[in-house]
Amino acid sequence: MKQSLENALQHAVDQLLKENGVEAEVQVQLTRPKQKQHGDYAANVAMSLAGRLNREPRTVAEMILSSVEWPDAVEGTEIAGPGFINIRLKHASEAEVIKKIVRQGRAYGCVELSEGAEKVNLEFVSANPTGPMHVGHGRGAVVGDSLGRILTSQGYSVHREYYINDAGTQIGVLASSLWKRVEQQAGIDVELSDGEYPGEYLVEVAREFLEQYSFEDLDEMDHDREVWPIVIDYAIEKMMEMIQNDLAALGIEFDRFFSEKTLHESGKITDLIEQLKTDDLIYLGTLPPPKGKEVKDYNPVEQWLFRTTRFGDDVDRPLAKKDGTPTYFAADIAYHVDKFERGFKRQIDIWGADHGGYVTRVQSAVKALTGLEGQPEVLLVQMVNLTRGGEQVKMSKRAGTFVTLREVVDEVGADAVRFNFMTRRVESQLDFDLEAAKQKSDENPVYYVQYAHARVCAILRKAGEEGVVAVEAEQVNSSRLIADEEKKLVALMLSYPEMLDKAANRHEAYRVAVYLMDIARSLHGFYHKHRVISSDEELTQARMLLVTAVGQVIRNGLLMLGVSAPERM
RNA sequence: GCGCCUGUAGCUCAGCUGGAUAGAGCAACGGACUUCUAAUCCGUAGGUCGCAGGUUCGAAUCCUGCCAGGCGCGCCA
Repeated sequence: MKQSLENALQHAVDQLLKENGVEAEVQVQLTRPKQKQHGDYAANVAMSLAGRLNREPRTVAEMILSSVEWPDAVEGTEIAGPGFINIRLKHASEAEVIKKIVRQGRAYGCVELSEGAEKVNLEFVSANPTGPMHVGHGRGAVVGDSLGRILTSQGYSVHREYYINDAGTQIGVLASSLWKRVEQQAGIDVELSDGEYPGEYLVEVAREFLEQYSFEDLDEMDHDREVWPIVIDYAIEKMMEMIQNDLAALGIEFDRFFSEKTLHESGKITDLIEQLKTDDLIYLGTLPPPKGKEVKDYNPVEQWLFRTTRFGDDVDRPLAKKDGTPTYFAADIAYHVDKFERGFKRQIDIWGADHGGYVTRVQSAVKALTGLEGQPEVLLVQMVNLTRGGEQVKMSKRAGTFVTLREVVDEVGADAVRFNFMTRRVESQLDFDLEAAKQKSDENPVYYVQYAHARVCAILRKAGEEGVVAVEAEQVNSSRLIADEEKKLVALMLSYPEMLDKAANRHEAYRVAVYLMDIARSLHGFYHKHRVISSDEELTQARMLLVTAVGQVIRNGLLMLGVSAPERM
């Protein structure tokens, strides 16, 4: 509908421009006015054209309107305010959408996956396999998963990936932490050193480890060459198992877990560095001391530096550490190039805000190596502030007062966690209150929306009990739906596909949550003002179809967020 | 010092590729359950859109400067 109106207007505008010898292309864009007295759609072209045509905006509007050939659904138009063109539609034609929604069901709002669908690589979570995930990871996980669902619904071919940082120093720390826990259980008196992982979870893992391996056997083996690899592999496997379980508790799955270690082992990183040398993209140099903080032990060291400054970065970045092993950055470049080689020209990475300083560097490197501009597209998810009844939940890894994501999910439920994490833009920090998330009240948007869905189901159940049989959707006279609350619902349902499209293109998954709160509110308002089941059979049928459609849209939206849609509450 | 994010009602936030009278929820106050679910609804009240300039027919929205908070700034990931 919106499209056909835009086309009609565009045609008239093009003509007007041609007649007046204006070369420029002006794009017509319709918006839905906030005020209903401003019609169903509004266009501001006349005002933006006024300057070029050197005439009053309202005059321009008249000129445009005189030559538009509107589709049948248009009831009338008017020029209002400073020069808006307001379009009013015949209501019947709008309300017809409820038939389409019921007919399409789950597919309403979705774009079909076509053969040539654009491949998108969506990387998210990628939490280090050194311990349980915290709530911050959870937010990234939920945002990523929902964005994946939304992109898929809009016709993208989405590949979900988790990058396992299973190489590097922190893995060594993990392994030594685990080994000490093993030794402790074998009766040896050792203490964890500073910086090692003190969490209880490793005690449990150590216990399981000793069920599988005999400490005496291991003690006789060469520690560095034989035991160490066993401990490392075991630790990583167990950590990933735990992480995957925690993700599963939120209903999140991946297509692939990509191991950083394989990049090292396959020689991809050394190949990459050789390649960069021949391309003269790296050089031996020294970095200036870091800014902004006192560094006492700064020693300038000559190392391989990537010329990221050529591609927009502030300083060149090291690819190898002092001991010659590749930096995390080097591996990450290889990873992103690997994605590119696997055919992903479009990559989305979801990172915590604390990695913000890393974005330009990776994009610069990717640009240098693949020519892709602005890839990967990075979403920085801001921190989560965990509170309980308004009180800050103090967390310290060292003191062991660390609240894990799993604990939160177990306490408040996956639906509440997911929905609440989706109610804010990723740029804004999120306060998450454990008490509020458990409350079954207005404070908790998830129940508000789910209740609207359950309410629709209750109405339809009741109709069944009273022997009201829904007729074929096509037989329903939707033009009976003329109350303000009904028009509002119709308008919202009509905008659902537009909203999803926007959410996908701008990577703004929270829009779905905001939309759902909006349509739930309208449903509740409608419910209190009007009765669906009445003695007016024709109206009863129309309203039953209306609420059926609302229920469908709510279900579809909740599905995008991975939140359940209960039929009873 | 530099970079990124944020600043809108008492609180938490929408609105930000410029549009008409800046919207919700919570909290406050007043109402609505013999009715299809009150986990709900209706009403009242609440605003220098951080501050100051600029751009223009029009700025919460774009630009510049400043203020405040968060995150980050060596071969950690």
